[in-house]
Amino acid sequence: MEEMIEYILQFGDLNKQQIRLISDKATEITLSKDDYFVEAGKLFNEIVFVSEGVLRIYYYNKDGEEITKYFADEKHLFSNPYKDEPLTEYLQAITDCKLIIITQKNWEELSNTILNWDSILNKILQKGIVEKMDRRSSLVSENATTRYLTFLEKFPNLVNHVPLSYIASYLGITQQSLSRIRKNIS
Amino acid sequence: MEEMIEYILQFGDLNKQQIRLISDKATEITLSKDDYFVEAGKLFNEIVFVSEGVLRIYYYNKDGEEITKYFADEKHLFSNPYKDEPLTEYLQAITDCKLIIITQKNWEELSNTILNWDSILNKILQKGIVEKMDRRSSLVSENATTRYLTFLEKFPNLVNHVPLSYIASYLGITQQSLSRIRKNIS
DNA sequence: AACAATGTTTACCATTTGGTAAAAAGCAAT
DNA sequence: ATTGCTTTTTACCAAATGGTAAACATTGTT
Repeated sequence: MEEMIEYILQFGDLNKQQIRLISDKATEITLSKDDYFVEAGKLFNEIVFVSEGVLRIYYYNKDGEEITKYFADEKHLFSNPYKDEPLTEYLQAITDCKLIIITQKNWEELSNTILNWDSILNKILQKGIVEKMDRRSSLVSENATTRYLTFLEKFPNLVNHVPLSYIASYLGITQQSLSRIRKNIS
Repeated sequence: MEEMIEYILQFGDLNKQQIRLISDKATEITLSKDDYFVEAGKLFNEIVFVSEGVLRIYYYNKDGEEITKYFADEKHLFSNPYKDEPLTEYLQAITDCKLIIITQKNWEELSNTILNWDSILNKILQKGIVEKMDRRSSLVSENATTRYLTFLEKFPNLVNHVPLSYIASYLGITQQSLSRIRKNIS
């Protein structure tokens, strides 16, 4: 929980009382490897802070292949901009995870009580989403080897913990190609 | 101006007085084809509504190539999440454009006067950025022909107005490849 | 009309990536 | 240790894309 508060404080000031309130409104849950946090078709309107572990967000393309859209690793806060539409993606723990959750309802209470809560949260979410976009952008204009090297820089702790196929689909290549690339690099 | 108001009203209610206030705080500017709206290195902290025409947002990669990151076409409202950092991208009109601008200062005044202005704006910007991300995501996992067809669907009116090279770099391929793809399609 | 400048297409071959299949390696359970 | 299951690597060839250069088309200027 402290980690989340610390993370939030980077984006705006909060006094002790406010911090306490946020802690009260947040719940900690654990997920085992391969558990789903939310599945496609369900609503997802919580705020999630990844305290430990890594989630992946993936969907199925028209050929039925799993496409990993991105990874949410530790110290990462995110939510769903389309709170009232069913998800089209799966959020799955790919390692054991500790998540801190603030429900929509509690979120609204915080919003009414803490003056700049909305502003802080918007900064965080906007930043997160822009980072994801930038990362995704760079995936389009580079070749697969460069993309993999960039991935390694961004997620140095992931490569040994997640299946090759997740990374391959994230990079937009087959796992055979990724295996070949790995070989050429070393 | 009416177009912008109409667009904003999709995301929240405003009374006549509020609409009038927004109109007062917004300025209309025109750009000729190939003019720059903002260049890399400058600050960009306005809110922009593309009333007529198309902008492209591009940057230079490590090989000095222009990479078109996305296109902002008509009826599109956007801003810069990193208001206090110099831009790394160029925003260029690729057709004659009419833009409606709200400066940072005026934006803050609106924020103080119109209660749900922040909330409305956040909805719009969040939605815009998520759309861009989704579009970009699909660019990673599909082959170049599919990507081009998707581009045609998303921007049907662009294809005849912008250089091939812009589209090619947006799709992450060379212009020769795009030319070949065009030939194969027809 | 002639010219230059720019944008687009084509051609050639090299390189990268995909698709299929098999082999090898890793892992869990017994 | 053996078995069965999953993941990763390799190999082979096909297909897609890149790189270079030239031809062709378009546009604007004089």
